[in-house]
Amino acid sequence: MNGQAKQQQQGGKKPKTAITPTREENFPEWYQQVIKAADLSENSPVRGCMVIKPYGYALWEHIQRALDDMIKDAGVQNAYFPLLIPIEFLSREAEHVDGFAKECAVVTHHRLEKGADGKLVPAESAKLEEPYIIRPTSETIIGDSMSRWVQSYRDLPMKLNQWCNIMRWEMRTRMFLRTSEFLWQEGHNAFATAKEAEDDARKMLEIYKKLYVDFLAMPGVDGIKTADERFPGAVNSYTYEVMMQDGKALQACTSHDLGSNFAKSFNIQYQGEDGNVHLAHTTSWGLSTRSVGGMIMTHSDDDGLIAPPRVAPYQVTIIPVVRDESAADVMAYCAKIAAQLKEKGVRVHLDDSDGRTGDKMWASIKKGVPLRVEAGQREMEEGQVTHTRRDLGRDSKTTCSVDEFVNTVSSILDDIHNSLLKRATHELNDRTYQLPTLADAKEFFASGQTGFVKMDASILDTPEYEEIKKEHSVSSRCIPFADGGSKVIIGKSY
RNA sequence: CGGAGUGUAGCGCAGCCUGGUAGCGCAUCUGGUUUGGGACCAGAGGGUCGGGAGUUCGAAUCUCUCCACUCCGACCA
Repeated sequence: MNGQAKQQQQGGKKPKTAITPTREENFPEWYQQVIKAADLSENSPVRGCMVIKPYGYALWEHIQRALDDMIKDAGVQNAYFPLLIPIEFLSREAEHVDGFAKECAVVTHHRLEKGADGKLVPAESAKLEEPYIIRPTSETIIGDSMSRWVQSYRDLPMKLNQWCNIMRWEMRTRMFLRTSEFLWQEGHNAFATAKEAEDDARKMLEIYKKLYVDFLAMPGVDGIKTADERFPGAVNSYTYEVMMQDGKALQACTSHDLGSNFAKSFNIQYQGEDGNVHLAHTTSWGLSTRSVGGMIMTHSDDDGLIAPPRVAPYQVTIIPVVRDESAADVMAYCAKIAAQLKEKGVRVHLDDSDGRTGDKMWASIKKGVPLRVEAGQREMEEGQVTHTRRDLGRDSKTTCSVDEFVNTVSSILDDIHNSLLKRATHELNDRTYQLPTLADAKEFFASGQTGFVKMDASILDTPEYEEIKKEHSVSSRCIPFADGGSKVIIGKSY
């Protein structure tokens, strides 16, 4: 805890901002505090694993719903595969095993017994002949199924997706951004030709980009991963890189063209129209609960979370401002407004808890509810509401009639979405630096600046670049599509 | 796995140096006064002081050891 926060605790005085420390003072600590203040998640007794609390899970559910719709529109079907994968499966693809073996949790026994000290220990007699790994990703086990499901060219394309949890034993974890266990969807598509697979990998990235822009209001850079950042076993990895408010990059999702690598390892073959047997070509693509962390670090401020309206658990919170003599009437007035908003398809939360008005306001601020509505006796007498935008703060406080509010609320929510996107886009552009030489890049990173450094892609093979990478712990984020493959973005990342 | 730090009430901390059986703020509960941007007064409940071992008449405090977490590195699709 920093000095200011300590002072706050001891003095009992409320600081100017709801979150201490501020972003400026200590960004990683600010991030943790935003999550806590918004009641999104907390650490668990299990190393590196978090508990996602109801409000945080609701955010994820809205992301899921939006993405699931888009995935299904792309002709993909949902299915489910086992959590445990035979070790042997992982080893079939050489690069894949190198990439994941060092972070696998392994299941070795199927029974516990009481040891000498009375503690439960795995029973030696129940040791598995062939251990299982807890899936770090499911290319292998889905590939195994596909090898049986794909026989003829008529079986292709085969497009499967699963929503599940996976586990990667990470050295260092951060809530949402990198946890040992996380939730995601992983899509696995199989095609007859290499061209179709490549097109598909790009198409799925487009869908992710659409989710980020249209629902999470998060701008980013889409492009190809350089060879050193590629998924183990992929021919090409595509990514959407977003920028956090501290200038660091976050790989927001990935989509991989696996070529025929996994088809070869798992025997995914089909008999073509030509009568010959051919290898299939597969893709895989995933988006995880990391998106929630990215959303927090993109939009939130020193008063806490700012939830983009289209994924916000509540889009509007109504806070009744009650006095004893009018409490019942005001509450009924608020309930009626809530019902009208609900009818318009707005996710509305009427805070009828018996807390204090000020506390309720701050709670809605810290939880990032896009629109806060206050209604008390004053409004009730005039048939009005007072509403305030979370992204603009108290300066945006407006009083209007209930009818007007109910009829314009969805466009206000759209405005909030657009202005969040605009603000983040400015930030992204302002902190993207075109630097001509590696000497410039070296100076940039040495000075402690952060952001996206865009350079000619030809620097990638130089020893000077390797040196900068090592010295300043930066990496290539992607080769942006926008520049036709001629540029590369490098920077620090989460 | 290296460096630094922290484990004491739900949360945040003090107490440890100089051993004597646990305290403060917030939160919670009760009563009252309040109420349009984080209320106030009075009272109450809540703890195997991270685990284990040792020293001692006596350990939150000293010693050893293990564990966990956080931050910075390394690592990371």
